[in-house]
Amino acid sequence: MARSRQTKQKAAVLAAVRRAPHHPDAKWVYEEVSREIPNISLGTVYRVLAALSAEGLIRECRQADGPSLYDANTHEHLHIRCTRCGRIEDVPPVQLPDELLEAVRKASAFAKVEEVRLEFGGICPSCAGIVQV
Amino acid sequence: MARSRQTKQKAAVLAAVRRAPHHPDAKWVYEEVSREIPNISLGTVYRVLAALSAEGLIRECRQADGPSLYDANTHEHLHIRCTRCGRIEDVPPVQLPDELLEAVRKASAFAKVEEVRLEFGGICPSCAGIVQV
DNA sequence: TTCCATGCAAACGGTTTGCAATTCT
DNA sequence: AGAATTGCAAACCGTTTGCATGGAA
Repeated sequence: MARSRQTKQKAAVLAAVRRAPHHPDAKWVYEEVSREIPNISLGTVYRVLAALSAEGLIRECRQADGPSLYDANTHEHLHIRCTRCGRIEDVPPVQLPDELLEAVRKASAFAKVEEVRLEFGGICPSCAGIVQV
Repeated sequence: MARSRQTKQKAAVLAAVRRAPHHPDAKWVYEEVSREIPNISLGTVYRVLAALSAEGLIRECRQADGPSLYDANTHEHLHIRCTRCGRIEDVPPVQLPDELLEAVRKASAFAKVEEVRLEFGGICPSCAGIVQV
């Protein structure tokens, strides 16, 4: 059933995501890993990131605008996104009241609400400090 | 200060979005309007959709995967998305408890939580009826 | 007559993929 | 040996843009 192999690319990508100062995108990871493995390709970075996500070692945060960001924090948590620079920061999970979900289920024709996607937005400290509106 | 002009393309695009059975994407609108205005271009559809959004006549729902969907419902509301077919349906807005937002603000370094992005997922009735897991 | 809107096609950004060569196991 | 993984480059998809033409005001 085709075991996944251990390669230096995979190790380097995982290490890069883990040491990233913020949730990095594929390009950042690529540039970072390139210093170690100069001829690694972007395609490989994407494939490895997908593999690591599938194995549950990292999480992919797909964004409506801009590239996917990768998150080495595998604990349950939510995200707050800077509306200026797009940076994403972790926040602890919150529990939505059950009656709220029940209201949504009733209002829709859907039999069950299986997913709740909750994300926050604001201005991150560094954007707030540097730019004025 | 450069008024926006009235064109048949604009009228046709707005009408198409309004009569769409589900929140349509640009391609659907393009195909629909093409029956009326055979030589309309996809680029124009995108430009008109953007203009209508800016004027507040429709809303654009950017999606992390898949194309933007356009929504003729300008009342405040939320969305539930079918995890199978990607269709989006409207649900009434819900109010998150203030103390929940306050908790998020405190947990993050952000000074203010300005946006709350809340979206639900499930299996839509027609997918539920046709496919079994 | 002005200048915004259109059609066309090329470019874009992020991501995926086909293929032959490589490298784990 | 054999299969998974890599590097490379081309393709992909949704969307945007530059430019010359057309049409609303």
